[in-house]
Amino acid sequence: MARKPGSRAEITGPKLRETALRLFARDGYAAVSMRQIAAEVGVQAGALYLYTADKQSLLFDAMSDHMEALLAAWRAEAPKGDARDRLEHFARFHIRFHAARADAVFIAYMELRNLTPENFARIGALRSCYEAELESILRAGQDEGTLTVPDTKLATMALIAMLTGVNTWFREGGRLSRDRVEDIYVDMVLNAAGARV
Amino acid sequence: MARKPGSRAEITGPKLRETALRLFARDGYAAVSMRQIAAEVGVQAGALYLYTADKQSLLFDAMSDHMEALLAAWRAEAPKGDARDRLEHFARFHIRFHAARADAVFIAYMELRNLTPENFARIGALRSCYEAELESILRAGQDEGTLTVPDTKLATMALIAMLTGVNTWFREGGRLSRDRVEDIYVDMVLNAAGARV
DNA sequence: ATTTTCACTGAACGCCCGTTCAATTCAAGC
DNA sequence: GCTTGAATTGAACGGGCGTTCAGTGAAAAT
Repeated sequence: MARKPGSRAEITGPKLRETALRLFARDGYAAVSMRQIAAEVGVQAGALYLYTADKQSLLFDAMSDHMEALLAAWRAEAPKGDARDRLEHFARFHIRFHAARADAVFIAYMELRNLTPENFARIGALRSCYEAELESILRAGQDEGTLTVPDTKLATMALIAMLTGVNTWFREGGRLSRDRVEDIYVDMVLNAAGARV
Repeated sequence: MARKPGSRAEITGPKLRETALRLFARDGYAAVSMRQIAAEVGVQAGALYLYTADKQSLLFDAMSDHMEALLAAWRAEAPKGDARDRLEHFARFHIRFHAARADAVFIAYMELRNLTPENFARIGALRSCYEAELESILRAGQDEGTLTVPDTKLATMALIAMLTGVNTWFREGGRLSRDRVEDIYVDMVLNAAGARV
């Protein structure tokens, strides 16, 4: 993958981040060396440091960008209506968004351990924001009487775990289309949250 | 943690496996060196190879033992009755068993990547056996009419993800007792599986 | 045509890795 | 007290790690 002599490699920050994301997702942060990333980009290892402070930043930026994008995308959809509808909307959004970014999702869940304590706290804060979005729907549903959950905090964790779990087995082109998977999960989510039929 | 001069360290296979399990869970397989494990056991690195073939075996044995114990424990409980009761039993068993072995569970979910392909397939087979236990309950419930799930395969994945998610946040001595958490999750699981009220 | 700029190389730094094995140490059997 | 044999050490092997930086060479500016 060495670049042709006589031409610049023209590596860029974005390309480096994409490559690192892909390799981290495939082999794990600890198992991927800066030399491997560099080879994949078509450059020597030392050149990477023109585009990133260090290896840790590659991981943190990937996770941070993903979580920020997740929050921004959800807020942009800004669902209206009663809590039952908003919950359905959330479930469909979550499955759709996560299915489209399997690599980033995988990293965001598996590589938390490899963040420095400070970076870990930052990612944790972003995740809490996202969870708070779901919890506010459940609380609203409780108040309205459209949803009945035994404990909004636990229901939040339970539903997110259930929805995120889709990423461990869903593959485009499998037995069920993504739309069909959405429908099935919406059904289970609404039932779990005690939506009135 | 060096052993006292003049006395044998008396390390044993079980003690080594326990230490490796603890360190792998805390820091990750890739981040733990054989020298660290040896130091924790109170021995030089070379001595570990009297008790394990290699580092990979420490990981595989930990995961394999955990999955075998999980299957054996579930089969020993051998619940009778209708599918609704068996599903409740399964949910309580899953939460209880997993809460008691947080380290092993964490490894079994996070370190699959670090298994050789052959070992990965073996662990995958054990996991499939466990999932099949839940799926057979859901199918029975569907046949009996005591449960209503849109798709037994997806419901299996969804419920296991939901139940296993408990391990990411549950800590003994927190806001809710384990029994209370069990009750709440049973409620959500039964609702998600369309149990008749 | 010359100078300047700067992306990039390639070698080096110090360190840690999993694993092996000859040498040593020590408890037990005689 | 001596021999035996197993448990353990400690050094070594070959290799890879993240990161730094003086030097290089091609493009851009003059």
